[in-house]
Amino acid sequence: MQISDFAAKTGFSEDTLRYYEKIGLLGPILRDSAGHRVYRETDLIWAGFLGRLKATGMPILGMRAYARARAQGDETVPERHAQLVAHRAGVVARIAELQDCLSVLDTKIATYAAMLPDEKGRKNDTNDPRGNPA
Amino acid sequence: MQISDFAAKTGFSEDTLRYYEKIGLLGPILRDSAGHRVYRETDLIWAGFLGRLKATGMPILGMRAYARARAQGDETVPERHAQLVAHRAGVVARIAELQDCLSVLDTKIATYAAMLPDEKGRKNDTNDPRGNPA
DNA sequence: CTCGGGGTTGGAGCGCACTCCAGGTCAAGC
DNA sequence: GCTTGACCTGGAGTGCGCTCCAACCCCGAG
Repeated sequence: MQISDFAAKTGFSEDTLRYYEKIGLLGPILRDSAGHRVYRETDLIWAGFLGRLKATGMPILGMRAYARARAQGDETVPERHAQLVAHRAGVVARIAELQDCLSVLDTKIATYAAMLPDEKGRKNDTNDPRGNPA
Repeated sequence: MQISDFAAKTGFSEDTLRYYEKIGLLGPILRDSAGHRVYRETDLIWAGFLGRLKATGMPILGMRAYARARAQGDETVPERHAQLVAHRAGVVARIAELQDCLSVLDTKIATYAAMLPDEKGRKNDTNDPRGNPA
């Protein structure tokens, strides 16, 4: 699989993929005779997991640490386990924070909804939105 | 209240408070005879809400739009309502994404836990962690 | 009257995570 | 044989959100 396909499948841009490889998050990636990158299924799986780490807010330094440990083999399983457990706690805290904020948001939205001129309690009557209320 | 107190209460740094004022997120803030900022309770409330918007990932441009609308008074209530509703949807989606990632993380953690050398199934026996298994 | 400890400003600098670009190589199709 | 287009490299540039800084001001204590 060439880089364009891999980019399409992972959602990372080609530039980002090359950047990730350069900083040691991805790879080493195989090359064909022309020096072009050749991605495999296993790269796809790893990139997918990286995407999860990224989506949960792990900074690149953290991902690098994880990737480096992973490259060292099974001896680093305890280390990686600990890192993921710590990261998991952060994610749980983040979810809690967001839920907390969500309730604040909902309160505010309800306040505004109550202040809106007239569009409450009107579920049907969708025709003629600017219509005369009578 | 002077800026140092306000910074302590809001969790924003003094630099950030001045920056937010400069870009129109905060203020106008009263000044005393020496030109020093004087913050009020209402500023505290607004800053708290801004903190929620920030915590939920609203970019500064979004917060500016909201702040600008807010400064225009009640005519912009529909606009602000719509903005918050849209933002709320983003937050809900983000929470869902995080929860999704969390389950991936949990699977991985479980896999690693099963690979750990010997520290599973040992809830008691916390003394002598390096002890002889016999 | 001096000193110190707050505060003020405008503007430069920073860290992160990309993103873009110039200039080059290679393989296939016409 | 030439063009086209996807890829390569190293390095510069970008956008966001601060963060830091120099130079200055003002007030109160000693």
